[in-house]
Amino acid sequence: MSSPAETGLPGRRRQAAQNDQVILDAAREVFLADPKAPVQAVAKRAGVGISALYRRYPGKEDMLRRLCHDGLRRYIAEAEAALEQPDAWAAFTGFLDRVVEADVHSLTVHLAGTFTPTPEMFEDSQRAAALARDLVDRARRSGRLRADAVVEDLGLVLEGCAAIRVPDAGRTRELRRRVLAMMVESLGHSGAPDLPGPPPHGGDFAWRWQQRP
Amino acid sequence: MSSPAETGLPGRRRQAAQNDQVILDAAREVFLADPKAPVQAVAKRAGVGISALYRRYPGKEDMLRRLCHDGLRRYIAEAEAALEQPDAWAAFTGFLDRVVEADVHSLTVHLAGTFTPTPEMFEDSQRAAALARDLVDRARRSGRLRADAVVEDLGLVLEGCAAIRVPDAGRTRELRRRVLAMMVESLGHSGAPDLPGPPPHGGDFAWRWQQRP
DNA sequence: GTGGAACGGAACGCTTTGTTCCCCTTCACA
DNA sequence: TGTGAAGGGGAACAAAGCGTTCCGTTCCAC
Repeated sequence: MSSPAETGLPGRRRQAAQNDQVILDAAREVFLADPKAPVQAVAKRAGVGISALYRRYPGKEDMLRRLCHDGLRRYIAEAEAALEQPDAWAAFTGFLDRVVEADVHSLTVHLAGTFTPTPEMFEDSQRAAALARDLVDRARRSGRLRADAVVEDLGLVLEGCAAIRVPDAGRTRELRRRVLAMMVESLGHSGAPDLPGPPPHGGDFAWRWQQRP
Repeated sequence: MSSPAETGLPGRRRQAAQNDQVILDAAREVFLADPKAPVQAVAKRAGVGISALYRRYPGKEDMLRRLCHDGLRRYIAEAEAALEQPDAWAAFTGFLDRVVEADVHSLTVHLAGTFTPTPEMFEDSQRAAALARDLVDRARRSGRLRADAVVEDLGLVLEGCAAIRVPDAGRTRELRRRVLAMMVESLGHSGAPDLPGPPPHGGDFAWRWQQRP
């Protein structure tokens, strides 16, 4: 994480490298709380001037893109790590735990649409979807996941968890864990009557990755 | 619903009375989709000019107040109706169904904070909380609600459902029903292990009703 | 001592938005 | 049929918010 900041760069350079991380963290916090937040807010949160931001990113949109792509990569990494685990159900729930914990969903989804995505991001989003499918398929084959659950239910669960937000970050995490536990319990309730309505399908969420007018 | 618009008012007055409702509906739809939407958007959605809005409300804030208060009253009405029902569990789940269906939570909660609430609204919000407590207490005493659920879990459930939103309104309803079914299933799973973390308490959500800086 | 990288923050111009205002249409009533 | 007022459309206005630029300053490597 902090590898570039730790290199033995001398004085001024070193400070700048540290600022890279400080600014990135501040941007994540600010845009997580409000995707439409002004650039000023990021600078204030990071404790730097606006110049420090514009020295690193050509514009606001690039900052958002970077943040969103980072989140997407994190999602992919967590999914890949989960697929290593032999226990399919533990992999499934553990993946959800970590994604919710890291608040990745807000980053990738609520920020998407506020900028034009790069082709690479589009590819990554498809890769993420494929990995999620694997996770769900494995969990279903293990018999622990209820039969009428579909991949896109992941989107519903993550969306529901991301919606929980109170001023205190720690409390937010706790409450989200509680909500996630409810949903996972239901998802693992294999003997239960079918969930209502037509299950979600990919098209229900595709609009997020399209540019808004 | 349309009682004021149906009175035998003559020509012009009758049209105006109908517009009252059209504008209110448009405002609800628009501000539900985006609480920060401009007044213009409401006028366009209603198919009227801006004058038609400002003839009825002194300003934007009054419009939002009206909408929010309407939602709060709807919440109270649904809770009171549910308490009439003898079956405590059916009352509880039916209440959730109807509140989610009507998207009352977005109205009362996401709009709160964008204006200074009236004393009457504050009283109503307390009354709403008391009714919700009754509903939950009754459901718990009936033995159908899991023991470790608290009143404030209602807030989590409603928040999670309100977060589900896709462009098509009908589809949104279906997906919300699905998410609600998951959460209710877990809430009714009285034999399950305890939900994680300290349960939510009133203070976690009180900030919504305070003015933002 | 000096050149330049890093930076802070005021200033600028553009967009958005709430509100006002002028003028037109419609209709009850004389 | 003439008329006055209510209802309404939408351009115009002023204020606020925002992304971006730019200029002066600080600090370090050499």
